[in-house]
Amino acid sequence: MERQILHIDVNNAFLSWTAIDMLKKGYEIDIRTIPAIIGGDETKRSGIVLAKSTKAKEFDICTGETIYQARIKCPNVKIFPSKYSIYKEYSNKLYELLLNYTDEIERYSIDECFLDMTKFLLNTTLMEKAKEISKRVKEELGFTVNIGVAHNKLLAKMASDFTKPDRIHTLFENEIKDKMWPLPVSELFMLGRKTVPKLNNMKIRTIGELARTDKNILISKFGKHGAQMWEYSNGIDNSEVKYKKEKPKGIGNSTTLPVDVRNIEKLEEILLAISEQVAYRLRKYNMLANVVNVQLRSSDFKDFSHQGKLENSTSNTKEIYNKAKKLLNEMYKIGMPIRLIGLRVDNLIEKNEVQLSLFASKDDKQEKLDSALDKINQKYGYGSIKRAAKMNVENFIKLKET
DNA sequence: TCTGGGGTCCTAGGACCC
DNA sequence: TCTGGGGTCCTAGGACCC
Repeated sequence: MERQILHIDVNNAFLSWTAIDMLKKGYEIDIRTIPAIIGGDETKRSGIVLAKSTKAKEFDICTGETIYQARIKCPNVKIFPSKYSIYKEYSNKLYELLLNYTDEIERYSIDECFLDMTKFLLNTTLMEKAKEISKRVKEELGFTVNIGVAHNKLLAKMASDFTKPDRIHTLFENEIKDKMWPLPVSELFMLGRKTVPKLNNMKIRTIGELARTDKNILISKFGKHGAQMWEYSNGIDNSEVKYKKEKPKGIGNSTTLPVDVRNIEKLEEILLAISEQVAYRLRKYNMLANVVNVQLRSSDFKDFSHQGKLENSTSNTKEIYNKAKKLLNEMYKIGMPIRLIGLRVDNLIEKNEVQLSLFASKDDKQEKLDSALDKINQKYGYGSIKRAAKMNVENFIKLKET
């Protein structure tokens, strides 16, 4: 049976949601109507464009580039900080509205959903449902979406990306040739900045040219990825809409430091703060981790990572930190200027999968300490401990400079 | 490049075992 | 030792997504 899939993509999500929030709070200008961006903090060396208004796009400002670049392209561009809690709130409102149409919704990201409408169409068409959703989101929530209408996820996602904003596009099998094949290969989902030049070198420039390339040649050059890109270029995708909430496979946090750090004691201090944050998140999921991974980025933007297995799965801050500290010391070469440090845990299992006997012998001091720290986090807000440690580092740096 | 932070999945090579 | 072949597990690094 043919599946009926919608892909919903919020137009300029972070910027639109910020605009609505500001209007609500009495701000007079709708920042969607002026050249505006949502950006990181340049003083913290995270000054990149996270979202742009349509007007900012007219100046050729792109997501991901530096705010510095954006300002060169448009000197009067207005810059607003990013506020995740607001995005989460609007994302949830959208999800609640969409639940009126199907309960098979995959939240692909904070601003994108896939809907499997196969069982929920009754006497109407997929297109009519798309129109109704678009209208209701605009009227009830105050922002616009693009909707892709198709028979699989890949084609729905490609369709929602066509022209923006506030548009509905179909991409059925018989439309692939006209609507998708003329596009440059860079537009195909999962073809990024490394693969596109390789394809161009093979004289493959459009999605159509990719679709007509021998699949086996692509497999010999790109392995599994080659098979996937061939299938995608031909509109083939059998993946399911994953509407059941999935447990995370790994949890990590990382931070770009306000200045390069060359002092391992300082790195350890930050790592402890990050360990606390990651372990806290792990405990909130009621999960345990078996693998710890430390990531470093040097000032010249080279990434390094070391990982190691723990003897027993844990969510204990100190156990995770001790392992992380070992990995850091293995990896860090004296004098290396570090720009970013991160920690992630992998091989997660649910806590109740572990036999109780494993806990019985355990010293519960650490668990008590963790739960005390969790309370601090709950009271003063998520990440408060990490912020304290980072402030410590900033003060340290100031002291050094004077 | 004045270049974030959170993820998932894949691959190549080494260790180890039979 | 002039050392096979297949399988599994592990690690480091990379590609891609939003």
